[in-house]
Amino acid sequence: MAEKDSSSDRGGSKRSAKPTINDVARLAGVSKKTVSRVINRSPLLNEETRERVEAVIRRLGYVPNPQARALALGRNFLVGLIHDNPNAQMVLNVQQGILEALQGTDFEMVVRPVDRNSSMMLDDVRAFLERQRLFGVVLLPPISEDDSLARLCDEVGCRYVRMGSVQLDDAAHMVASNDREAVREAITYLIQMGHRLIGLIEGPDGFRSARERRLGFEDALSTAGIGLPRSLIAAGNYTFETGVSAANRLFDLSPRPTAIFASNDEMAAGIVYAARERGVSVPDDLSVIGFDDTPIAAHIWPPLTTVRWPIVSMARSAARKLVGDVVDGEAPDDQPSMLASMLIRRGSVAPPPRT
Amino acid sequence: MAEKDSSSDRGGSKRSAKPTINDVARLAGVSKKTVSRVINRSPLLNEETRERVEAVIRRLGYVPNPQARALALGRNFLVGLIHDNPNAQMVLNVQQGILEALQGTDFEMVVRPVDRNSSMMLDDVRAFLERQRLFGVVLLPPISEDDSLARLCDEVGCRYVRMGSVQLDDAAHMVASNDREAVREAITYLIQMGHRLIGLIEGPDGFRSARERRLGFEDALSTAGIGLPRSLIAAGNYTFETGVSAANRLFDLSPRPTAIFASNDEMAAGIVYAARERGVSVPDDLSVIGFDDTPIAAHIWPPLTTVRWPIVSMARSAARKLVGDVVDGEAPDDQPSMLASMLIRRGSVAPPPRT
DNA sequence: TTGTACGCGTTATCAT
DNA sequence: ATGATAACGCGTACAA
Repeated sequence: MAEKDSSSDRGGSKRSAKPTINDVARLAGVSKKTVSRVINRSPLLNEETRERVEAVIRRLGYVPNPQARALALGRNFLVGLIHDNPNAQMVLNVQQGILEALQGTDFEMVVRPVDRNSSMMLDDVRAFLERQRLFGVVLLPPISEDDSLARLCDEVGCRYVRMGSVQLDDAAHMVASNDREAVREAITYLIQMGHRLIGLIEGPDGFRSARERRLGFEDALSTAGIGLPRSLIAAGNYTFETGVSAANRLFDLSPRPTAIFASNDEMAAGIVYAARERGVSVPDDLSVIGFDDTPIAAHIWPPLTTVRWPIVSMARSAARKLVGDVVDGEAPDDQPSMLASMLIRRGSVAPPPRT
Repeated sequence: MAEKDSSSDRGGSKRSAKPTINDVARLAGVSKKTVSRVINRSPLLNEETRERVEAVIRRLGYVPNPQARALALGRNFLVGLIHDNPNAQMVLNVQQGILEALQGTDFEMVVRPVDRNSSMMLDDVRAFLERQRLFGVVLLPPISEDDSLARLCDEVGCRYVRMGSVQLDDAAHMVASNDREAVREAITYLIQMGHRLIGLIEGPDGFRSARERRLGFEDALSTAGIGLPRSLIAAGNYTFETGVSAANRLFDLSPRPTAIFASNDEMAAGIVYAARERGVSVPDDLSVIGFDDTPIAAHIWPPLTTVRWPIVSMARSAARKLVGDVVDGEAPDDQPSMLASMLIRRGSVAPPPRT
């Protein structure tokens, strides 16, 4: 069925048949190459010729065929998003940022989830990149923290920008946030409210973001001269469920912490949920601070005080670093490589209960 | 800067230089076309030759170049997801479903948001489709409900599958859920619990899903012989905020409804939030049912009783309809066109308060 | 500053 | 059942 079919309409019906570069060249009375130069904004080109060609292009409504360009250039006009299924909202926000950056360009976004626990991960990505010949990729945490992935991109000649919670590459290849500093401020706020017994629900082992946020937490405490018993730190893995169970572990402590910081909002929502189950009132008995400012933060009761992670801006910046120099001649580091987080105060924090 | 660069490594370094169809042909002692036939599973082909060629393909690790195929075929190996920013979780679930279906195939997914309020929407999509020459697209509600969009796909020769809450195309081009029936069951459950004064928060005008869900609501009530005063129906647009304000409007009624059904979970979460603000206890004073079963439903307190919308399965099915016949010879309607929703009972429903 | 001729890797036509 | 040859539309040496 693959041999005789497809008679549909290659050459096209009546007015169909998109104009090609040849049509433009012919009507403009120049050669293909000249048209090509116009398309690719070659600097060495007579202004007059350019305008003439551009006029014809407009008149014909000509647009270069991406498939042909891809073949000739050995590179596609696609920006890839490679991620390992971190939380849903984050992936979506990143997509939004990338799409904003690609808006109005000839680039499209292709999404590629991978499995960081698979031993084939690197091979998969390599096959993907070599086959699709993407223009560039945006790497999301946690896999963005893997240096071998970045090297792989280099090897196969694919541009890349990594996103993360700490600068682990040069400005052209990295967009980071200042998680550590942001968390320090959040915890300092808690301390200023009078809290002394503050619990932490950590992110998963091996996540750089988890580490940075814990460091910020510890910084604030030690700056204030507050000790941090190991028992006040509970493990989590960024899911709602681990937030619930970690919170319950913390609730069993005596004395019980008067405030808990969770390394992300999902877990913070888990704390609030667990508190409800146990009859612990937030914020009267317990203050809670999350991280990310995903929609759920404002949609639960009480609305969560949290650190807003500028993920959309980060992604937008990352994508612009990728395509900026071809769409508007920007250098890859004209775009910021560090976006600041900020504390959003809502209803889940209050002074500690009086004893 | 576009003229003299790119000397990087076209032909490639040492072992680089991916094998092409020519290499395979030469080493197998056949012509390009024969190799091409093997790749495309042409039926008319000597079994012996096929095996010989396949052996060489495996030995070389040859994989056809998608860019070249795209140019020759006039069609890309990309499946598009066209949507108009409905809720975030939904888009993500759809992506997951599509990616599951594309897993292991040569297809990739490209995401394309559009603006249904723009007068340019159709033109934008047309330009996109004509330029990228996608293999096919999945259309999400609400724009999937727009027949002119479907016609457009036909015109430009792009396969499509529409997703929605009601069958508005033939089985090969549609994957639907049974929202109306599902809502009827949910409301019937409420009635069986003893509720008589049941409020509805509607989805936005013009959304087919909103209409179907309202019809299911009305069906259940009229079947039970319960009247539905207009005042018990509040408008919403699927956002948390409209859920809050609609709930407040319903709360002002006297007598106050003992239960409210919201056309999606976001608005249902808004009801719960508003109830908390007003000191109305859920489920003791008020029962709430949502629709979708997005993560927030299980993450707020009390956890929401809701209708689980099988969006991931729907998307998977849609994508399989698109690519099935080329990857495993399935007919487009070997995949189900109707997926059933089901009621998930959690903690937001109880018998009405006794007066 | 512009044009000629050819290559990119695959599929389609039409013969054999 | 298989092969020679011409598209597909664009970019690039290299020449002019």
